[in-house]
Formats: sequence, structure tokens, C-alpha cells
Amino acid sequence: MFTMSLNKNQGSRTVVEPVALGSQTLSDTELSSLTLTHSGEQYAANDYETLANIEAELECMNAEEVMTTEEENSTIIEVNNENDALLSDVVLTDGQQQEVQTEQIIYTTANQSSQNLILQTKPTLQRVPSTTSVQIKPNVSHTQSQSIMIVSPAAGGGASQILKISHPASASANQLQSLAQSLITGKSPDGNIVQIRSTPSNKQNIAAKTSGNITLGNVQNVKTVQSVSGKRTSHNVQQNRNVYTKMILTNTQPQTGQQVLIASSPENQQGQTIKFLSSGSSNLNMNSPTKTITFAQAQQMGLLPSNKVQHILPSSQKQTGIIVNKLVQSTSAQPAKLTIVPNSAVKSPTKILPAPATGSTKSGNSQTGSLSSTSKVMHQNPQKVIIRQSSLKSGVVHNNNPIIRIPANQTIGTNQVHQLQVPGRQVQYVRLVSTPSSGTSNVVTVGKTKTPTALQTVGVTQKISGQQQIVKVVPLNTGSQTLRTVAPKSALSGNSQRLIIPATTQIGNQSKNNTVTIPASALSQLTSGQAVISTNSNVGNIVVLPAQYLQQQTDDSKHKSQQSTPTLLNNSQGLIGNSSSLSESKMSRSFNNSETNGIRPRKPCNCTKSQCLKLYCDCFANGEFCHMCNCNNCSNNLGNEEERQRAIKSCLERNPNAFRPKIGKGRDTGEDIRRHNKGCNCKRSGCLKNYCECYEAKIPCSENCKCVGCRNVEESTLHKKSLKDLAEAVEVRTAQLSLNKVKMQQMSDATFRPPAISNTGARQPFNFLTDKVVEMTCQCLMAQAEEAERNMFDDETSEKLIIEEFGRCLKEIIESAHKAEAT
DNA sequence: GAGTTTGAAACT
DNA sequence: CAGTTTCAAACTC
Repeated sequence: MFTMSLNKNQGSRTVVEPVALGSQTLSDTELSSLTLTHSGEQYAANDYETLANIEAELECMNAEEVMTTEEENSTIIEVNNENDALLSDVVLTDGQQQEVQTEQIIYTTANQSSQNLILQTKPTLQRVPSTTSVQIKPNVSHTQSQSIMIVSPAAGGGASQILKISHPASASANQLQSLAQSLITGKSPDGNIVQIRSTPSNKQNIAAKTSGNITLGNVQNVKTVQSVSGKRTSHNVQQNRNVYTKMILTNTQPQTGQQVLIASSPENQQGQTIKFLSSGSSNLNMNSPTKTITFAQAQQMGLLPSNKVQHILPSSQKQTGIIVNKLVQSTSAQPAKLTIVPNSAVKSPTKILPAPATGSTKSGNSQTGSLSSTSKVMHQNPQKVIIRQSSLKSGVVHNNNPIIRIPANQTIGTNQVHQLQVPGRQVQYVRLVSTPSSGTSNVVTVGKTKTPTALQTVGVTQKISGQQQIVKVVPLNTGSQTLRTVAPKSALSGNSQRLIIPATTQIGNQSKNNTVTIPASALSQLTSGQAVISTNSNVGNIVVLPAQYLQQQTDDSKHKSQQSTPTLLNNSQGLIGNSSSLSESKMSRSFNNSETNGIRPRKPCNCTKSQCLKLYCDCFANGEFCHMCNCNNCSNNLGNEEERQRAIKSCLERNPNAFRPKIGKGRDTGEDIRRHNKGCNCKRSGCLKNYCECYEAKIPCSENCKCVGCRNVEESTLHKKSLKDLAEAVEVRTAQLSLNKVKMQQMSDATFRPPAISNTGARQPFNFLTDKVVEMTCQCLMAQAEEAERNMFDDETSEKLIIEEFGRCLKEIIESAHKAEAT
């Protein structure tokens, strides 16, 4: 495992920690001797430097997608808060999110056969990234190839570069760094391979000077290199063979139908990042991209801010799809696993929606991606990627959207994999499709389970390539678990295997096997005849499912879920989410347990007429597929994807922000107060019942609201408002009384009218309640209210004073009446 | 659990 | 954009 630390707060300062690569410790000087080879050719590191000198300015690929300063936080890396041990190896010190240059680093953990290191830097407000120094410490022994992946936004361009470097197991940290510095090859928007050289001024000195450090920040100098045949750029580092250097530069234009992995944060999108990694090296089994939603699609769906998305195109054009977070896989065919470690303090719900039907989705042979929102460090064969989300303010609930990362697995044929992330939403879904021809594909979904549950295993049988594979489904929960096999719901015809997996779930204890974790919400897919495909060819295919799913499976499929809901809640994986979303808040109320455990954060819907394809349906509104709901005629599932896509499109046409969280931060003041973006419109509930979305979200009504008689105000404002409300109420009441009086008078005129003068000839008291008297009375009450406000009296005292004033007014009226009568 | 109330979403 | 209708959740009994 590599360990690196990044200190954002102090600009470029590099935090270096002792690193051990595998069992070996490499000296800094080893770096200089490192050479790169490509296709049998050997290149010295300097050669690549020379290549890097080919200057061509690569326009910022995502020029239009520059981060806006409006967003304060970026959500790029998810951090697993459960596994501190895991994080211990990964040291990421990012300080304030809103700081100038924030960079995030993602790196993978090494496994036996390969080590992967992913470094990710995050673009921030400033266009010129500061230098980021990363120190890498390999401390895990390994056998074969190792890779380093560096993802960093281009300076100011918003484009992300991904550098993948495969290196020999024996490579030292310095060597790795040197590789990273020496050559970065990417793909420009026009399809050219580009090389990016960091800090050109110190090319030769980089290795020595920055020994132990990788500078990612200055990617400003992008060099375009002529397209390599096959547009693949990979280099073997000759030093111990098995070393590859690969750099992939993100491209914002998914022109060729390539799909883009999208990660976005709903509210605070500042640092949203989309990463796509594709295997460029033939030596690496990364040929197949995983299809994801296109960028435009994501934007269309409102899931992805247009100015904050970055994509990385696969280096190979053959690949029609983009592999997201695809790790370099060694030829050992070991399954790659992606682990997303959610930021500890902040849970960011993420949703993945199927791409709109209109979006072109090419699919080709690709490896299915694996998505995991959380995972523990695995020491097993599967490669792992740990993605850590930084930049979220810890302890503060945000609307920040988590990032969806999908490790590449094989997906073959026309199957499509769509990923969408809905900001502020609680559940991430990944649909993985693999064709039978592909043999195996790893589908990894991560569900996070905090509460240990009994281990249950479900076996899903499916035929792939005429061969029946069994997928073992085990509960996410860690701890000793017993597996049991459950008969698959239905045999799947080979080509259309689908899995929808909530990204928020986390991989539980997968250390022992190649396991796939499937959140409960994804189970519905299985029940509908869809199967989870295990991609691991050589290892037992294991799919981890929530325990409750097993129950569901064993039960009649008709049972829709209210039964299972409680169980689900208990075992449910924690939502990584943004507490700011309305849905989340709903969830928190209704499913407190699930909030943290959360597989199924929300209540099942009960839609009957909307087919769950309108925003009436909470599931749909949250970008989730219905699962274990009580709805009738539900079309919010993969089986009706086209229809669903149309519905999504329709909703977005009506409201481009339809799928964005309703609750966000107040922007005016910058205060960290959640508020309803649209505001409520309550009239009768006083905003004190759950009918009110503000109240439901446990936030006070704001100026955005158009509610009437609102009582859902902040404590501080309650006092003032109560007085004003009281005065207003008096005024309204007075007006009503006046109106009633008029009406009464009219009625009296028509029917019964008490004599204005009593039998004694005296004037009746009510005749003294003229409009002027009422008005004067109201003025007195208002004056009293204002005075009480000035005096800062508490509500009770103020009300008392006003009432007393009212009594005094009445008394005066009566006295006046008596006087008039007397005269 | 049926019926009512409520307000957002959808529709006109 | 306002008014009305539809819808599903919240609420009441």
C-alpha cells in the first residue's frame, strides 16, 4: 500500500512520510535509473522528458466547465469513515476546502499481484493550481505490476488528468514519483495524445529535487504528442519489466459516444470531479470500458453541473466506453475492486440514474465497473481503489454530492452501464450490465453497513456464455458470517444482466474473497429477474447483499417491503449523504437507523397513479429506482427504463433542477444554514407539520417561502416575528371583524337589525364600534406591540401587554358609549 | 385501516 | 404566471 499525504492548507508544501513499497524500501536514487519502455523499446526517463518538451498548448478541455466560485465545497473523494485503519495508510491532509488550491488525492491500495496508486487532485477556484506534493510510501509487498494513477484537474481548465503508472514491485517511491513526473500522456480533446510535464523549469531536477514528492499542480504545460497508433500511450519501464507508465488526460467531450463517469456534488459542487480511467496499455487488461452516462446526459438530468465536470477519455479509441476509476489490472485477471472511502464526517448521498434515453450510449466490450462507496482495505487479490472525498466540511451536513466511482469491470456487448449521481441524494445506483460473452465482469457495489448483521448468503445463478455461474450474495456486514446459498430468482438470459446498486452502500468485509456488495435497493433488480454478475474469473464470485435481501428472497416476491423495511433499516447501510437534501431529512426522521446504516434510506413509496415516474414519487424524485415499495404499476425500474428516461426528461424540461436537492445552503449570506431552495407554500399547516417541506427538513422557513401564517421560524426570529405576527393577526382580525360587521349589517338590514337605540332611547354600545374606533384600537395594539418589541419583552409579556391594551381600548369604548348614553 | 387534510407537482 | 387539478404523504379517527 502506498501512503501519501497531501497538505493543502499550506499550498505546495509536501508532507512526506516514510514509505515502504511492498516489502522493499527503495532509495531515492533509484529513481534516476528508472527507465521506461514502450513496446519493447526502452526509453530513458530523460527521453520522456524530451518528449515532454514538445510544447503544444492544450486548451483547457473543460474550459467551459471551470469551477465556479459560487460553490464552496467540492466533493471529490469519499472517505470511509468506518475503517480508520484503512485511512491510516492513506494520509490525506486537506485543510480548508474553500482554500485556494485544493487537491485531493486518491490512491489505491496494493494487493498481492498489483499495486495501484491513484492520486487525485481537485481543481478549485483558482485556475492556477499550486504545486501539490505527494509523498508516496509503498509499504505493501506485492508481486507484479504496480500502478499509480494520478488524477488532477488541469490548471484552470477544469480538465482532469489521470496518470497511471505501472511500475515494478520493486520500484521505490522515488521511482514512482519520477515516473509520474517524467511523463504524463493524455488525450487531448481532439483525440491526440498529450503529454503533460510538470514544472518544466525543473525537469531534470524534479526527481532529485522532489525526491519523494510528486508535483501535480503545475500541469499547465500540456504537450501534445502526435497520436500514437491506437492512441494508446503506455510505456514499459524497463527496470523490472512490468512497469508501465500511462497517462490519461481527461477530455470534456465525449464525442464518440464515449461515456463519462460523472461525479458531482449537488450543492457545493465546487470541486466536483469526474474521473474516467481507461486502460491504455495493452499489457494491462483494461481494454474494456464501462459505459456510463454521458456528460451531456448527466447535465441534462441536472445531476451534473455543467461547469464542474471533468472527463477523462479512454486512451484507446477502440473502447467505446469510458471506464470509470478503472484500475489497472494485471494480467492475472484478478478482479479489480474500487473502494470509495467516504469522508468520515460527511456522508454524501449519491445517486446514479440511468442515462437519458436520448443520450447515445455506446457499449462495447468493456469491463464492468465496480462501484463502492466504502470499503475496507483489502489485502486480498482484488485490486482496490480507495477514493477519499475531501473538501467537505466535516460535521456539517451538506448538499455536497458524493462522487460515484465505478471501477472497471468487463461489460460486453450492447449492455450499458449508466451512472448518475444526483447531488444531495442519498443513494447511488450503479447499473452494471454485462454480456455473457464477456465471460465475467466484476460488479462491485458498495454498501455501508455499520451495524453488524447476521451473515447471509444468497446465490444467484446465471448463465454466462452458456456456463452457469453462481453468484454468492453475502450480507454487507462484516464479521464472521455464514454463507448460505439461495436459489436465484430467475435464470437470466445472458445478455441482459443488470444490476442496480446503490453507491452509498459500502463494501463490508470483503477481505477474503472477491466479493460484490449489493445494496438492498439493488436487490429489486434481482427480484425482477435481473442478476448480478460476478466478474471475477478466477475467484469465487461473491456478491454481498444486505441480509434483508435474503429474507426478501426467501419470501414470496410479492411481499413488498414494508415488512422488510424495518429489517432493512436495522441493517441498512448508512447513507452517505447529504443531510441537506429533503429526502434525506425525511429519511432521517423515518429511518433513523437507516440513516447511518443505510441501504434503504427512505420509506417505500405507495404511488398508485403516477407509475412512480413523477416527482410525486419520492423514489423517483430522489433518482432512485423503486425497491421494496408498495407502489402499483410501477415503472420506476430498469424494466421500464425508456419510459423512465422519458419521465426524467420530462421532469427536467419542466424544472431543470428537479432532481437537485431542495435543501441547500443559503448563498446570500454565505451562512451555513440550510434552507429550502424553493421555499414552501403552506397555508394551513402553519409550517409546523410535515406537510411543510421546510419543517420536514427541520429547517426554518426562509424568505424563499411563500407560506401563510408560518410558525416555522428560527428561535431568534420567533420573538420578533411573533410580535409582528400578533400585530398582523390583530390587524387581520380587525379587518375580518370589520368585514363581518359590514356583512352582518347587511344581513341585519335584510333580516334582523337590532335597534341602534335601545328601548330606553339609549344608543346601543355596538353602535360605537365604528370603523374609526376599530382602526384606532388596532393602532393602539400595534403601538403596544412595537413598544414591547423595543423593550425586548419576551413573547408572553408582550402578548400580555397587548391584550391588556386591548382590554383598555374596550373599556374606553364602553365608557365612551356610556358617556354618550348619559348625555 | 379508512378517511381527511395538506401542499407539492402537474396541468390548464 | 395564476388558477385548478392531481397526487401521494401526513394526519386523524
